[in-house]
Amino acid sequence: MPELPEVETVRRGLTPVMEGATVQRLELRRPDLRFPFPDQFAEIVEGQKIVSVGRRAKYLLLDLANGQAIIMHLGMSGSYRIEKDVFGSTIPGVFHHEKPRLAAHDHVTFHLVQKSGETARVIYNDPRRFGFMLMHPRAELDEHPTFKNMGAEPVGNVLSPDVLAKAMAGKGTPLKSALLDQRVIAGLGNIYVCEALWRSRLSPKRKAGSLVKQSGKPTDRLMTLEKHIREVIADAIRAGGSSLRDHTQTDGSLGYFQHSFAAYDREGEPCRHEGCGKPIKRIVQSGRSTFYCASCQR
DNA sequence: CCGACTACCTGCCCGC
DNA sequence: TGCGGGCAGGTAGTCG
Repeated sequence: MPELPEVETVRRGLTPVMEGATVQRLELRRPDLRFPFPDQFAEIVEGQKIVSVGRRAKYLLLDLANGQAIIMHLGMSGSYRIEKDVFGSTIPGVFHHEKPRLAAHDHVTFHLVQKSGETARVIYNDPRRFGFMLMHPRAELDEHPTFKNMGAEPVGNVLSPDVLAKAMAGKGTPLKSALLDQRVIAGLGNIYVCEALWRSRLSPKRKAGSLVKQSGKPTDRLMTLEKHIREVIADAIRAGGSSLRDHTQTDGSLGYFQHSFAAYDREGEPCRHEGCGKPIKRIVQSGRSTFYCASCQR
């Protein structure tokens, strides 16, 4: 589910509730998600103030006042839900008659006390449990195995045609696979790779190295691809992320980018490039679906 | 080192 | 209506 735009949307939804709040209690309903929770996880987190809610690639980062960062990944099916005690919540116990509405697969609850004194709960739900939570000192995050070899962010000033050229030079791997590789570029997933390639009219089967000149400089096609990657990510963030099936934003509403997919999940439907209209094909590359137009993507 | 493949887990959708 | 198979946004480990 969640690629960079979805994670960024979640980050923006969580920030007003979590930033500056103190974790009164961290409730873990099972010992693990995809991996075991960190040792002493609840003990270390409880009582800590959340200094900021950040993001790197598809990871959410909670900076704690004690210098630790909680690293959270949503896997394929993870989502967060906010429950806020709006009325008279400065009086503890007022809502004791209301049973917490726990749903299936609610694995983690952050019980928060905000600066205003209001209480809120942030609940992590993940049916498939491919998500995970790790902890690492904030100052050494870049050294963590997860981030050590991670590629450039497609937002901001980090990604550039030169950076992509360097990462793809000499690669015989299909362009599709290269773009999914988080060491090449961080945060792209199956949907936005398909969309960026369609916008760039580039075949997912082309060798990644074919977009780099002998000199190591990016070709014009790679410049175009870099531009479209940035644009498709920016468009999706602006739309509040896409949402397939089970993905919801923290306020429970659906993302709308899904309505504007040009290639992803459109097998058999007409290509939307001006004057094309040929059916979108679905192929499998390294075990995952690729959607593209064989007529205009070369 | 690289690239291909598999495992992890539940839910949904489709065809029979 | 029920059941089995295939598929799903991601990552990490193994194997050649």
